[in-house]
Amino acid sequence: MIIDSPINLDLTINSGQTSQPPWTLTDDCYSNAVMLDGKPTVFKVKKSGNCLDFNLDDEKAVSKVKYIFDLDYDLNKFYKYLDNQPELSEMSGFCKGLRLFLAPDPFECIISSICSANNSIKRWTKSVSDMKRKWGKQHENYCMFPQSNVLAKAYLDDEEEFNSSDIQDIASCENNLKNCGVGYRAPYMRRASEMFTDEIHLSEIFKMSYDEAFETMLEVPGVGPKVADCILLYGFNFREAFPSDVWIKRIVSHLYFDGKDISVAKVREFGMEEFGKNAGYVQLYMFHYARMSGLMKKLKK
DNA sequence: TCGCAGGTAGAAC
DNA sequence: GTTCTACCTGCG
Repeated sequence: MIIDSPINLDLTINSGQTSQPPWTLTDDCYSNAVMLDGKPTVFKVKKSGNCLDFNLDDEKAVSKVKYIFDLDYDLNKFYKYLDNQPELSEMSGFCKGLRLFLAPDPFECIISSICSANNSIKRWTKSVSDMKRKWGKQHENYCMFPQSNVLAKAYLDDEEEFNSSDIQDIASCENNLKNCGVGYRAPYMRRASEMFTDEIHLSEIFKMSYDEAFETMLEVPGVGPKVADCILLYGFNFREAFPSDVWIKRIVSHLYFDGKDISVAKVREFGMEEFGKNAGYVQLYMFHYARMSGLMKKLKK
């Protein structure tokens, strides 16, 4: 099935959005297993001129792939919006075809986002991939992300695993969260998994208002304002979220406040107020614009 | 070898 | 209410 929608797949998939690790690249084709009607299904996408070539035809699969890559979003309209504002007008040129990379599995996004806090893109993607290998069901060459009830039962570290199993040598313990390189986030992740197993239903979050969903997410251990906004944007498609970290703070401060130091909390409020429903996209574009234009290096000094 | 980077939790102001 | 510090890991 050819989907007529411009997208830069390489940029979108590798842009470090905390929905999930990048898909598998084979030749010029990106693939992953996605749950469809409760069954793992292999999705394959590749660029075909100005369109996207997708391996499946059935309506539900097409609708899902459109959701994941946000293909129904009108990028040209967004570029007009950017171009009309002096602070943002350079951005579209640096990020042509960049789209939201939304989570097929919101729970994976929650854990990925907790993992990403105070961490690098490279490290959290490796941790999430490790978790999939250790606890996820395998489908062909792919591993699904484990369900919350499975992760809720995972051991925290070597010691806990050693004491609770019949492994003879503590050095050979590897089925535990810390073994995935998540560090002190391990207990947050396990507690969060418990909460999403028997306290909070993912489907409820989708029905909430942004404010209600934000407050709900803050109840989850390891989730502060930045992580909550990443979860809401990439996991639940709340496009008014404006995830604000130190980089967004530096960029916003440079573009709008003459370089003056402002708190991350204020940056978040500013972004939501200023950009409304475009906030999520503006945040995504700001980050990559700063990266690619050299602004980031300048702001680091 | 060690200093550094990066959000959150919990404590202190 | 805002500000400070410890947390874990991989990188330079």
